[in-house]
Amino acid sequence: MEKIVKKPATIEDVAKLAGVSIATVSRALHLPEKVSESTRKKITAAVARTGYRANAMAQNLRMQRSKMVMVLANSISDPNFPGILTGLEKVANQRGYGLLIGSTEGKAKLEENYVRFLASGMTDGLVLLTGNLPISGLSNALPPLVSASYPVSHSDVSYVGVDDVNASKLAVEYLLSLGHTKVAYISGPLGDAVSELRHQGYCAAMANAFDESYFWKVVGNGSGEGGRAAIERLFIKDKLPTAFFCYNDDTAIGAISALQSRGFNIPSDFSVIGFDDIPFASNVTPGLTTIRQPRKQIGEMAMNHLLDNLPDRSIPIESALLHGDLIVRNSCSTPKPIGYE
Amino acid sequence: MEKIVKKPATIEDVAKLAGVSIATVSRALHLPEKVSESTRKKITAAVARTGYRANAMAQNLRMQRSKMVMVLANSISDPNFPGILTGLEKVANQRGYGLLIGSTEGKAKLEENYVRFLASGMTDGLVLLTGNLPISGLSNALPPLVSASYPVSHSDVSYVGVDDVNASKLAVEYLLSLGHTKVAYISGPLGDAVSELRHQGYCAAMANAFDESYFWKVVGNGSGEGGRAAIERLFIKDKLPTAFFCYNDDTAIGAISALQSRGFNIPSDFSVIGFDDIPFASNVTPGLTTIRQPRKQIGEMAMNHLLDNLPDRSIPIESALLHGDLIVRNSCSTPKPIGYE
DNA sequence: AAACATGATGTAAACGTTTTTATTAGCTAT
DNA sequence: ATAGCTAATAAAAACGTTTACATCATGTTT
Repeated sequence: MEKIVKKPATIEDVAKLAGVSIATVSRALHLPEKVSESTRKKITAAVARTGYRANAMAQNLRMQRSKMVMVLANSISDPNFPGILTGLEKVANQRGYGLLIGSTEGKAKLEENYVRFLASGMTDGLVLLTGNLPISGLSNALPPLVSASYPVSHSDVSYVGVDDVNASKLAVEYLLSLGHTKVAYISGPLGDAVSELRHQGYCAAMANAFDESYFWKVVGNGSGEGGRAAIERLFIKDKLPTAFFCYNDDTAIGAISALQSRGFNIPSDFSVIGFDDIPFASNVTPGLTTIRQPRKQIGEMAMNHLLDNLPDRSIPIESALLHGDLIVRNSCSTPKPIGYE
Repeated sequence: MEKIVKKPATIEDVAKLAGVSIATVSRALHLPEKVSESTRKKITAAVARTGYRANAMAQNLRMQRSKMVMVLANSISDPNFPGILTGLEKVANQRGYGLLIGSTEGKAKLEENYVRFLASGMTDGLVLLTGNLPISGLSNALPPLVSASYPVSHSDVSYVGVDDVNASKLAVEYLLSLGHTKVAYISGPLGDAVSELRHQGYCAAMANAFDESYFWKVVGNGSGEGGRAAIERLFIKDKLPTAFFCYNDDTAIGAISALQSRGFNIPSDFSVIGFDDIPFASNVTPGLTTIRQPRKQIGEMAMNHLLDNLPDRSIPIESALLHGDLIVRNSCSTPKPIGYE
């Protein structure tokens, strides 16, 4: 049995069949009003008969673009990634762009590969979810870019993400409104920009109610294990807070698990609030009270901002901070009356 | 302040600077042994001075390939997706390919967009995670493809995924080994091919121990809500199983939650086992006993199979069924002694 | 009736590569 | 000395488009 690989029809095949020049075919396809009714018909017929589909690579070369955008993330398994990607993907598709994804896993070598890809002109734009500009000699060859979800520090690039400070403030204010006075912040990794912002929100909320002597920070690392470890370290001291505002949901879930292991009940013994509203926040026991990141919306806005400004290859620096909603579930309650411990 | 957009250097710039023809530059870059030591040096110097990077689009057009692969999924939020994607991405990157992602959300219109993309020659290959060949007039214009994770029924395409039948058998055998005799299967959506396979595994395990009158199937829909609803429906009858083998972890988590709401303890009152080992399976209470899908490995194998066979644009039909490990956590135990209910 | 605008089409250049083919110079073998 | 071989390079074709420019009727203005 022969393997028949019939080559796809080219614009020339169509032109020949319709008895016109390739220029006319191209015009009939892109500027139909510039071509007479009769030839237009001949051409559409020829297109149908040949099954012609324009070769995207030839178009891209000629038009000096690629209709592709790369999204570079640290990890595909980041619980925020699918939601943001969904938003990015939706508008990219809508607007006729393809979405290339790259995951650096924090490794310089992998990052280098992607930078090479970017510098080769295969992408019209870049969405950075890593929080860092690629460190590379080729960084001047990068396409226009926008950062999302994790801000790029010390650098002039547009950013769209949740308003970490105000959303954190909202979370802490909620704890305060329940009557808590001893509220601790379990941070993310030291030096993490987002953790810093969320800490700022925490401080802002606390400052409205107390003086600085009430502020309380425990360091975590952004993972469930980090949350767990933070709790363990805390129990060495004799003073304990009654509520925890955690850097993210993973941390919160780890903290809850550590507290439960020690025999405490959440929320009656301790209140814990997270940040992100990852998909599983509603499936843990107790349901996690948290701040919702508008992931899909972040993705949509970032992609729109990027694509809006691609034609002139320059992205005006405009950051959008989106509101994060408080999602109340069952991991927070009023503090235990004093003396009941 | 002027906006200086200096165009990237082309091969011609390099050639001029080195005082050779563009052909020689191209050779120096790809077949260095074919070019004399002295000119090679001149050329490398010129490349460095100009910052030349080959234009990928021109290369691709000339070489009639794109060095890109598309992965088409139903939903980016599928809990199995990130793991598979991680594997796909890893080998694609390793082997110099870019990864385009597309999510159909089950909508024909979106799928059509992607098929257009594929048919335009922008991709050298396709990894199908949808379980269906795209329904489209252009389907003959699709690039070589491989399916993964969800088999494509009634069609000759290579498939790599977990061995659903045997892995399910393993799960059910584990329940039987604990002493259960009344084991029910909570299925996925009716007609779902994977659900069917997992049911087969269930039946195979049961058949070794009992006759068919012991077989027990409750229909779910693959979601947590489906698992919950299945339990509720079950409680209308007077007969109950002591253990549940669930189509997937989402279903299992829903089922557990419904049982807990009714005041039952898992695993002492009922044992529940899932399938997939999604990232949160270890974070629910009790920790979910389940079958692990080797997601990353599935992705790696699928991509390798695809890329291995791209040069001749034909994919030999070879399916790989990977072993799924039993992950024992805390959602299963021996059944309650009779009379203790 | 000459000049000119208009509309439809064709011609050819351009996008930036790779690769086939041709050209040259320097050797080797006769 | 001449034919033939080799190594190194150059020239040119090809990949499949889009688009600036040229051409040529046809109809309109003077």
